[in-house]
Amino acid sequence: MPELPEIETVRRGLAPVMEGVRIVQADVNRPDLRWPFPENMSNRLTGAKIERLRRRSKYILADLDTGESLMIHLGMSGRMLISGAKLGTFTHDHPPAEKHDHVVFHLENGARVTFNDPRRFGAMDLLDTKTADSHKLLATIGPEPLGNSFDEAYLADALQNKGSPVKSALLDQRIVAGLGNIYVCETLYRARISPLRKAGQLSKLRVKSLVPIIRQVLTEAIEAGGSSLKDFRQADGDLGYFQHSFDVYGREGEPCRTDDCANTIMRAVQSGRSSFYCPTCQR
DNA sequence: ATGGGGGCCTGCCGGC
DNA sequence: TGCCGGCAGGCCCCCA
Repeated sequence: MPELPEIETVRRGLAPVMEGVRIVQADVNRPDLRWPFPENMSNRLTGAKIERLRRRSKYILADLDTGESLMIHLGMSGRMLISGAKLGTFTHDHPPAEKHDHVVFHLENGARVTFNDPRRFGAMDLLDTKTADSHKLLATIGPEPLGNSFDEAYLADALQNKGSPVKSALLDQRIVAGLGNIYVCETLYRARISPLRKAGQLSKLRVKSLVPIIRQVLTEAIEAGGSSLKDFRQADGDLGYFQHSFDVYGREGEPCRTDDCANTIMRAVQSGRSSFYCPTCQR
């Protein structure tokens, strides 16, 4: 489900409730998600103060005052929902427990944060804060697309000589962090590049044009609170609304939004995933 | 060495 | 109404 804008939206929603706050109890309702939870996870979280919530790619990292960081991945269907906290002028009451509430954090400020994940593609792990970046799941991830080290020279170099379609290259987390199927489709439409085009065949100029477009799409999506299709909710339960701004994703057979283009949006399957694009505008 | 496909899970939707 | 196939925003791992 969630790509970088959705994870950033969740992080921003959780931060005011969790940062500087102690966990008084952690309910761990099953032994695993995608992988087994770390040893004694509940005990290692209980009593820990969350000093900072940060994001790396699609992972949320909660730095604790114990020297450990809790790493959270939402997989395809994961949610982190706040209850019992005053959010603005509104207090969310604690809802009854739901199916797939796998981990519940009880905070000293009376708030509760519930991790719910029907498909269980999510993950949690505890890692040494000092060496968190070298965790197996984080070590090979490429630069943050909204950070300084992601620039035109970097991307041109990374895509040079790539024989795979540009769609696959942009989905490859080693090249750039945090993009998923939706935002790659939207980026390629705005860049007027066909998802089927081999990455290494693109002119330097066209590759470079991708950098500001990627930044723009992600920034707009974050400002919109992410995209809500089936599963995604912000941490306060609200929907994101960037899905209303999709030009191509999920619009197979609908008219292309480019002025004077008479074509309709097509769907192609690339390495098992749907690519949506306009065959006229995207070359 | 890289690229593609399978698999992990559950839920939902459309068609028969 | 019910069953079945197909599909879903991610990503590791295996194989060629």
